[in-house]
Parts: sequence; C-alpha cells; structure tokens
Amino acid sequence: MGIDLSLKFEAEEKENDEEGSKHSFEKKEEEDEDASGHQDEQMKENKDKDSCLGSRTREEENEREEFLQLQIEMENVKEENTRLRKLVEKTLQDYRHLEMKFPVIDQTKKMDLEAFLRAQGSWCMDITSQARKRGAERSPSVERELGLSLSIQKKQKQEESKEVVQPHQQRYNSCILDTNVPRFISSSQGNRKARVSVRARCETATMNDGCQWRKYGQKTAKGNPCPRAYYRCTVAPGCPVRKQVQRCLEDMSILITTYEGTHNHPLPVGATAMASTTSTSPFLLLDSSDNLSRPSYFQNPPIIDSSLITYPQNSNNNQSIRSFNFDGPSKGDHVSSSQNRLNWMM
DNA sequence: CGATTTTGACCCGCGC
DNA sequence: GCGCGGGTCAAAATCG
Repeated sequence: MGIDLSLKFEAEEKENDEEGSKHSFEKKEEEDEDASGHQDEQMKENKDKDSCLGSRTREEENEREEFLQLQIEMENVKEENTRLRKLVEKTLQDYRHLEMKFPVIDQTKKMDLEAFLRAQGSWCMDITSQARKRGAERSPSVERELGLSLSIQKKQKQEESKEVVQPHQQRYNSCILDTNVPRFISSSQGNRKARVSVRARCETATMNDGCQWRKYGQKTAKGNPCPRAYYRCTVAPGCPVRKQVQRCLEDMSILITTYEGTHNHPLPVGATAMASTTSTSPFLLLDSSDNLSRPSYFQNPPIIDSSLITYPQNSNNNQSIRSFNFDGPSKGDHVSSSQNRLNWMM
C-alpha cells in the first residue's frame, strides 16, 4: 500500500513537475508573445516617431525585472520538487528496508524456542550431571521447590537388536538423549510419539495450557492413591493429542501433566509451550498463517533456575529433563470454561 | 440440547 | 495361559 501511495505521489509530483515546466514554458511563451506584442507596439510607436522614448525604456526595465522574478520563482519550485522527490525516495527506501526485515523477524521468532531448547538442553545436561555426581545429596526439599518442570520423555523399551517391534512399543521415541542431537524431531519419524511431561504447582484439577481438553477416562494407578485422568484434545476433531494428569505422590501440590502426540491444528491463542511441545517442535505445526498460535512465552521467556532441576517420578537415563521456571502466565492466556487457571506460584 | 464428566467394562501388552 | 495394570471405550449422568 505504501508503495502504491508513494508511486502515486511520485507520479503526481512528476505531473506537477511537468505541469510546472509546461506552465512556465507557456508563461515564457506568453511573455515572449507579450514581449513581441510590445515590440510590435514599439514598432508602431517607433513609426509614430520618437515622441515616447523615455516611457519605452521604463517599460523594458519593468519587463526584465518581471522576467527575472519569474525565473527565480521557477528555480525555487524546481528546488522544492527536488527536495520532495528525495523525501519520497527516502520514504520508499525505508519502507522497502522494513519490508525486508519483516520475514527475518518472523523467522527469528519461530526459531526462538528451538534455539532456546537446544541451548537449555546442553545446559540442563550439565546441571543434571552435576546433580548426579552429588548423588544422594539430593534432598526431597529441592524437589519441593519445583515450580514447573518440563521433561521430554523418550522411552526406549525395546532393545536395538530386536527387529520386530511391537506396535505398542512404537508409540514412544527410542533415542538416548544426546546434547549434540537437536531437540527437533522431524516429521519423518512417522508414527513414533514422544511424550512431554510437565510438572507444575497447581491447586486445581488440571492446569490451563490454552488448549481445550475432554476427559475420557480415569484410573487409579497402582502405588498412587491419586487417580490419573486422561484427556483428549478437542480443539479440532480428530486431533490425536492426549494428556494424562496426575498428582505427584511426594508432593500433592505438584501436578504432573504428560502430553502425547502432535496437534493437527493451529494452537489457540495463549496455548503454552506445554500444550504445543508434544512430540515435535511446535514450529512444525506453525505456518505463516497461524501467528496467533505461537506459544505465549515468546512474550514472557521462561526464567531458568538451576535449583529447580528435578527428577520425574519415573525418570531413567533415557529421559531428558528440563526445568523451566515460568515468570507467571502471559497476558494472552485464556481460561476455558472447564479448566481453572493454573495457580502460578513461582 | 449439546458438551462434558463419570465410571464400569473392555482391550491389550507384559511378566511370571 | 493367566493375572495384572495401563489405557480406552461408551453409556449414563451432569452441567450450562
């Protein structure tokens, strides 16, 4: 739009320029005509002998002065035209510059979380290895300080030597965490599903992650008196994403939410990373048209606190653990009718 | 009345 | 093969 306006403006300016020059040309012609007319008159007057010689000289001087004034005026108009043209060119240049910047900014936003996770992955491994060195020093109180932890679980149930893989076993990714391996699970991995486990202090039955969920089952898991609830994503029909919600046995205030699957739809406004990070990077689901579905913590980047590193209940060596301490809910978070807002205690 | 939750039944993989 | 346990289904109940 800016270009159109600018071009129109430029075109108008050109027209004005041309008109101006044309106008001045006409003026010149008129002046010339006037001058020639005067000359004719003068000729006549000459014919009428030298009776009016003094008045003729004054008129010529006046005409010259007028001509000079018009010339100066024309120069001024030309200067103004040049100045305006430069201004339009500069505006156009700025516009093009910004236009070129926009996709870069957009792309940068999309890459933010991935880069963040990759960076924190290596960082987290450092912390966890340090923590494991400490071994038994790890006290439950440290775990109780947990604000919100996010762990990508990649179960490796079957041995690599096994050629026949049971369908049930294919449901989880089987890869040992390697910090050199990007946390980017390509879509070529097909039917494999990774799990993202989120631990958060939450007094309500379930934490609000921006998505809509429908409860389809509840079970009391062995060893945990708290029932495990099963939810299915209902944002879009046929969305395969499911989540399990269960209270932590050690600290009932901690809610363990495990997401599984990949959303087949753009995430709603305010959907948090937890809801979007299931199995694959949320960016795989994003395209240029779903800017609104971007995880909310792009506006509120999570704050990492090394004291918050914890070990999930069923953690093993094949799981990567990331602990995020969110600075609170983003302003864009929406609360669904069936879900209460997560009680952010951090 | 449609959407959601509850809850018992059912399915299936795994270990013994 | 059997039992256990995790996960899912589906009908009934409930809610807004």
